[in-house]
Amino acid sequence: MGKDFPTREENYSQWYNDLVVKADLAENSAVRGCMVIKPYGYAIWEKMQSILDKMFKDTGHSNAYFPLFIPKSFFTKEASHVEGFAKECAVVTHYRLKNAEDGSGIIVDPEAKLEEELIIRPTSETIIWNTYRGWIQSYRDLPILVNQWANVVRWEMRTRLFLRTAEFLWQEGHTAHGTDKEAVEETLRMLDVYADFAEKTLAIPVIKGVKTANERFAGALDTYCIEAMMQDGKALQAGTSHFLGQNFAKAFDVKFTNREGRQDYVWATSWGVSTRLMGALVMAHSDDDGLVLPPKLAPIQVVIVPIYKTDEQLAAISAVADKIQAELKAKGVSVKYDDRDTQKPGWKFSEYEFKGVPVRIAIGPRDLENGTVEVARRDTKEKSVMHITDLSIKVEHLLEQIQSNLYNKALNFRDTHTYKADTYDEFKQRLDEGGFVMAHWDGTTETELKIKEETKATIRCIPMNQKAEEGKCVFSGKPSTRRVIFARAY
RNA sequence: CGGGGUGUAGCGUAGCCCGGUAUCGCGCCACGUUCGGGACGUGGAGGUCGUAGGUUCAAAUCCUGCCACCCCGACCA
Repeated sequence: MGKDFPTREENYSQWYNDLVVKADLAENSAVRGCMVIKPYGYAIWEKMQSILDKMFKDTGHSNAYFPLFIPKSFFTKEASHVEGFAKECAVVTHYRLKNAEDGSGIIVDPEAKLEEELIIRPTSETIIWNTYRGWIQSYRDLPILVNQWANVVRWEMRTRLFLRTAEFLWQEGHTAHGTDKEAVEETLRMLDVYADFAEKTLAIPVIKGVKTANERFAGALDTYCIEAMMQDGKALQAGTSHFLGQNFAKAFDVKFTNREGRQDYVWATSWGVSTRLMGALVMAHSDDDGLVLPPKLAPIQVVIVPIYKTDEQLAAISAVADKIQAELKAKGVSVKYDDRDTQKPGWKFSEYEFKGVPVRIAIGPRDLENGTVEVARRDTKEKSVMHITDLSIKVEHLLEQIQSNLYNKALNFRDTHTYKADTYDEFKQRLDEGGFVMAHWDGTTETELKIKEETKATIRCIPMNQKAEEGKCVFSGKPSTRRVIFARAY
């Protein structure tokens, strides 16, 4: 493991893929485009889930669950929504198999055709808004703040582990409100939750912004997003929050009586992040020696490796290791003491390094004599000898340092790969180098599409919290009032 | 779905042009020596050569169909 592993320089895309497979995060399954998430990878996803879930609940949301199947007629009620997803839907048409009469095996029973086809959800707005119709009569029933953790299916042409798979896991929040103001506030609140999660937990800096009309979610009035930069300079959309206006309420006839006694359509939002965040995590921090995990998401935060020749030595080392382990666990640190005698220390060092364990503690006979341990951190590869007095406090601080170091490193990378471009030549050159290019844009979809066609770059977002600036569109030369972010994206 | 390529042990491969006992490395198993950065030696196990058919005394190798996967385009969290 770890041998014959390409560097990022050699082949970034293969580096990513090999890393995901060799670090035991996930592998391709027998089903085209669908992955198996392995225990180590799933443990990271579970940590993401539990942290996000708490953030959702702290902002007033509750979890619920809606069906995997959506009747075709529901799906087609919101015109732009269908148009956006139609090309990638898996459809259930039959409900029974039978033995072929010629004995050739099991076939779909043609007698068992469904009256109405069922779409396997690519997202749940339609089934949920059809349900909400029955839940909402009065302003007293609002808001509805619901989230669901689920799997969805989008029949993608080309897939990549975590970044784009035909089936993926995600959460989708679907909220209903009495006013547009309240719905917009909710949309922005959840965008902040995502940004906060990305920066504090994933240690990935993100840019909050709004999508252009062309990049907007099918059925939304506005799509807000957080955009992150990967180590090859490409952009990755890490989360989206949509203001859906009254589109779905109108499509599913969800009305309520407001305080003034008048009927009105309900205002909606939806927001989601997916297992794609796993891909972002890998691509943002890892290096040519394997995975690098931020401590807040590492399934194992500290690994203890004994170095010994005899059983007596192992026993003495284990006594020290057990004490250290107990102290760390008392502080909520997840520790693994790897005293397997089937692998050698050097092998274990490489193994845990490859799997991104933030801190490694090695204890050998020398340490026993001196009352020390060797502490190695994964992010910088630095090793130091520490006295075991107050070791758990030192390690706790070290984990915090690693978490913030990863964030700062990623932030520095993004800043040094973000450029302003004022001419089209400069613009194209910067894109080829990789990174975000801040440029003026005339605001038309036409220009956006032409730039995409010529450069493969898209407008990642129109950043929020950015001051207005007069300028000329980098493509058309027409006047513009602010810069937007262009990049090639995943 | 267009254009190109590849299927040989768990993984990576040689052999194919020019038909005749299937190669090597990693991994795996056993034993011994090792153990502070992926140890070494000796022995061993593991194969319907993607699949179905054809040509032939004989097919991994030649021919045809099918299937799967990879790369390049259009689509995307």
